[in-house]
Amino acid sequence: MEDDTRQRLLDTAEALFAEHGFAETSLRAITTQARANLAAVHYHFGSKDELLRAVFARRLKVLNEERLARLAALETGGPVTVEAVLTAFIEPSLRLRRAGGQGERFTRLLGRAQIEASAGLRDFLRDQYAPVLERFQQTLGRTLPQLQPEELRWRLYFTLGVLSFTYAGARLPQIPFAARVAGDEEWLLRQLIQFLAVGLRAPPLEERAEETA
Amino acid sequence: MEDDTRQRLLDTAEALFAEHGFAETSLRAITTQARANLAAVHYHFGSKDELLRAVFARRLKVLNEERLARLAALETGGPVTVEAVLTAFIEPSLRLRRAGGQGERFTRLLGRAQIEASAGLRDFLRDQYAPVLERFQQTLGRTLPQLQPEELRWRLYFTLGVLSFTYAGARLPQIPFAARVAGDEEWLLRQLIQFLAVGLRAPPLEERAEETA
DNA sequence: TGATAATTCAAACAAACGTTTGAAATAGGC
DNA sequence: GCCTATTTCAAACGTTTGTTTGAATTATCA
Repeated sequence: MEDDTRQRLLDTAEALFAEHGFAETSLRAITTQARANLAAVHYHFGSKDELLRAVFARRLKVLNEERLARLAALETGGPVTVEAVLTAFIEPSLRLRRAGGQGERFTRLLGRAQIEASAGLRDFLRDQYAPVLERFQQTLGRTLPQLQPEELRWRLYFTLGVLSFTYAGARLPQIPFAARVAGDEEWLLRQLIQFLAVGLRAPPLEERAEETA
Repeated sequence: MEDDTRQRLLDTAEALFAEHGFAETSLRAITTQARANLAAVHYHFGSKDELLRAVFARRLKVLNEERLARLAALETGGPVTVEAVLTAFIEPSLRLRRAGGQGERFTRLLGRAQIEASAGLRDFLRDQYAPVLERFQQTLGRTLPQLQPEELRWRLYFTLGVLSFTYAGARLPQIPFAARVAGDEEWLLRQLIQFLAVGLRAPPLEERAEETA
């Protein structure tokens, strides 16, 4: 039992933030469930905001490093397909879900954050995401040279929308979400790739390509 | 100036909820900006939760009715294309943005709600959305008979993910969102349709591997 | 105009919030 | 063993929250 309290606080905060949102989760709820004292949050992290940032930092660092590593490995080989780039981006995060309860909770939180993040957290997430997105955009631009940069950016935007929505686990009447996805990430990954790859590869709208058939 | 206070409260709540989220917006912030008394919310609506539901109900009713009307009009004609179905679903909401400030704020709130809605609001939204989604799913299923129902449901799920993300106006480093989209809904609509239609039409995946326990 | 209903208002409520404090308990090095 | 630094703890802090109250004001209509 050395630094155990810190880890328990991170795990519990991750779970509760993902489930109920940041503002709706009180420090008392976190410390109670983590079997820690209320003041422990301020002792170990300084404030509620910094606790949230710590939750993100802990996982985003390894997640984005793995994404960049996969992309780099990809580019040492021959020509790069859209599917391969998508897989390099998606699979590391999807594997977090497969890994079990804690990782899945984080992906839920991550999906939520893309939409409901406050101004302060947004800057933090932007700093974490910017280099990764930029690299993927470069690589995709080379694979899809027929797209204007702005058009490519928007399709990348739609792609992240699908991922955020799916990770957040947004409930829709038609889809018994948890039942379907739990334990079947392989199938979900293939569905995601199939849907997104053809979207990214769709003929450009802008008036530059009239010879495509 | 009879029912004016009620309308001002709805408008202001819509704007603030969309901008900062439900929990982060206090009734005092709403009533101050709406130039109303704090108790006016409880007089006109009963509680903060019911105020939020009233904000949704006011617009969702006409929005979903228009969607269903367009879909019905579509089916009186000949064979239905994926693009036409998507347009019937998207354009009514996108026109809300074009209509001006208030409508655009609502679409932001709507996009947010799909992800961060609490259990109570989720039931409310499900009741509002269920019949519409079911109808669109039926029509799309007839247009895309090669898809298994489950596969179609998931592609519809991805589609709503793109829309929610875009409506919420999720900020990404690469995209100066407000600058591009404001006043250019026509272009955004075409980009959305282009991206989503090919995704929905993508060839189905082969039979998936056996279940995992 | 006068009675009645609808609406607004200032003030207060208890509860929950994030944060701070200072003392008690524990751990590690010598 | 003692000394020191780290960690935990109960208690309280001042705000802010949604909600309630009862009187004052305004509108409605015979």
